[in-house]
Amino acid sequence: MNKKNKSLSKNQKLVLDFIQGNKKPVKAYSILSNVQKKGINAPPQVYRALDKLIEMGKIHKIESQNSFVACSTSDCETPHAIAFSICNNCDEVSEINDSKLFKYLLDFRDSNGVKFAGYNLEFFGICKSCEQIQKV
Amino acid sequence: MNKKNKSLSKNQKLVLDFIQGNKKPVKAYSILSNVQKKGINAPPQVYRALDKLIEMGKIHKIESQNSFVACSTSDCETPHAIAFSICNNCDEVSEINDSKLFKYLLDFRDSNGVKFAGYNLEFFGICKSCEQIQKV
DNA sequence: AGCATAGTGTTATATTATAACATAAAATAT
DNA sequence: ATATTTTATGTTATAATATAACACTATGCT
Ligand SMILES: [Zn+2]
Ligand SMILES: [Zn+2]
Ligand SMILES: [Zn+2]
Ligand SMILES: [Zn+2]
Repeated sequence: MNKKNKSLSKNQKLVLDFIQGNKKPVKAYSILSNVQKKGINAPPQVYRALDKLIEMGKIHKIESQNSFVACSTSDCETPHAIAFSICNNCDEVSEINDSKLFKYLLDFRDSNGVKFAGYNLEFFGICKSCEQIQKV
Repeated sequence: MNKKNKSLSKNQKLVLDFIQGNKKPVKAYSILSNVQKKGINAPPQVYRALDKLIEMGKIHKIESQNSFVACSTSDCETPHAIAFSICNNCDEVSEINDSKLFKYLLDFRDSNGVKFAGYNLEFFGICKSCEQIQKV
């Protein structure tokens, strides 16, 4: 069976549900405190679920924020080749889905000619709605 | 005076010296323990110096590793538009200096037409020397 | 049934980073 | 040259993020 279709364990479901219920990325300990009523008690249970969900491409980690966000393209084909835009004003994060960009980066070779297996790209700027507000 | 040429404070010099003395990225608490004989006592002193050095473009933070590395192009013009290659085998990190890539990314616009002020890009793969070793 | 793999629950602890406050040094302006 | 502002320092305590280690349970496979 395809890794993508593997069914989720109880803790994995709980954690994924919470992450998917949030528009913005969430922190591990925020996840923990929100799933405690549902039977998850301690950090390792959350971090284990996070690790697996990342492997499956269901969620991504925003490295610059130590936070976690649901994959917006259902399950990323390549969980280690991802790009985000991050608003410096409101911390909103959105996943960039641009095949031209993906191809450019996956084809990129460094000065030694090394081609990479994956990448993590985080763009920073002001999101459209924050821009609007500032103009007013 | 240009921000780039601002002279460094005592703690900033100590921290920068240590980072520049290492080929691989170093962790904040490793910096701390190595500069303690030289008069820095506590984490905030290290983190403050790190913050300033990042602002100045003298060092960069490797977000996926919570580690810090000296800028390899002396002082980055744009400390918030940086790219690295990271070896999944030996954790070696090297700064990518590719003007075509930089231009591509700084000119990139998302699906809303938003152009970004900066980015952080981390490529993952196997470095050339690790590749060699595996072949033998 | 027997075995291997993956998931759980738990305690303790390691690692990374910041808050808060008092003081000192430096740069800038009058 | 001195008052003012800005930047840096030193210190203690604590917050926030993440993992080690170990005992146990559930699931899937042969
Ligand atoms: Zn995705
Ligand atoms: Zn915004
Ligand atoms: Zn640089
Ligand atoms: Zn390597």
